[in-house]
Amino acid sequence: MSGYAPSEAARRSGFSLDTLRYYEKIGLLADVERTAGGQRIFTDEDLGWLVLFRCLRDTGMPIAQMCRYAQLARDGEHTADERHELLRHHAVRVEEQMRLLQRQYDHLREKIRFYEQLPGTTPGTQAQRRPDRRPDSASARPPL
Amino acid sequence: MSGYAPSEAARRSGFSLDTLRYYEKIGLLADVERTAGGQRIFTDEDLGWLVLFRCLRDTGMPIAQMCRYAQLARDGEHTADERHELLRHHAVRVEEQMRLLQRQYDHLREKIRFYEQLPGTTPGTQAQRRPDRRPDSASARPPL
DNA sequence: CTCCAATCTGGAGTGCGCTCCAGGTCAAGC
DNA sequence: GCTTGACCTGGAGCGCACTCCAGATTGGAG
Repeated sequence: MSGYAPSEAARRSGFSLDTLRYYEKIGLLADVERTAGGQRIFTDEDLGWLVLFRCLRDTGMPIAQMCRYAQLARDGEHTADERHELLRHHAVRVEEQMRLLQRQYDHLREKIRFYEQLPGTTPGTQAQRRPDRRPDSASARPPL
Repeated sequence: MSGYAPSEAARRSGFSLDTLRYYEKIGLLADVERTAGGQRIFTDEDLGWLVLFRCLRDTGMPIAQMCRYAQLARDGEHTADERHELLRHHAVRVEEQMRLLQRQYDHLREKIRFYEQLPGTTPGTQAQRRPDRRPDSASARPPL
């Protein structure tokens, strides 16, 4: 139901066992339950946090900032505004990141197009191979 | 015209002086010209490479792979196929990266919406503040 | 009860991509 | 010629986010 062994939590969250322990050690994940013998038991709530952490990590939030968010959440409902602000600020960064990625992706495709339009060697034997400038005309002077 | 001092190359490429030196040291940038006294002179061609490196770095290509690409380009025109393949493969990674980023961005917006729909404290004095579960209902159980 | 895979701890180590430093050299302006 | 700011080198150091390790413990299956 709502108690997962470390290996199960790792499987479900996609984080490694070591990373789960690490997240607890630095206080990102707090108050993880234990058996009498000291072994961790992850709840659905913990899993919920891990899903959030995955979202934030995948979008490039530094761990220190996630810690801050988690601490605020633990501090109670009166920090909702600050948490909201933190997420909104992060979203702006992510939007910039997406725009940059798209721009550079377009750039990359442009370069790939250059290779495609080239008289490739792939289709059978090749004609005359003209001696090229040293570093590669494709890279030194990209088309456009 | 086509000879830039290190500081100028740094300014134009957006890389730091140290990074330019580092890129040369590891062989990413090769055959950079020098004055009689040993100071670097970057050409337009070098700048072209730097623009490419920026594109590849921004899209997450590891430096080792960029080195490989640069070496292939230096090896001559007969490596065009391999370079093409390398870029195409990288583009696939980038597409995955973009999809993931979009997915997690949507997730993030979802979470922000949660805060927006909340009876915020911002608009003037707040009504009853019901005691919340410890970790924050917004994070522990995200809406959706 | 026995076994063994899973888990525990504290702390050291890793990989990446720079970044900084000391101690010297170069070169353009006055 | 002198000053001064930009530049040089080799090498050490850094920040991040893990990842690995040794040696001990736990706990479910048979």
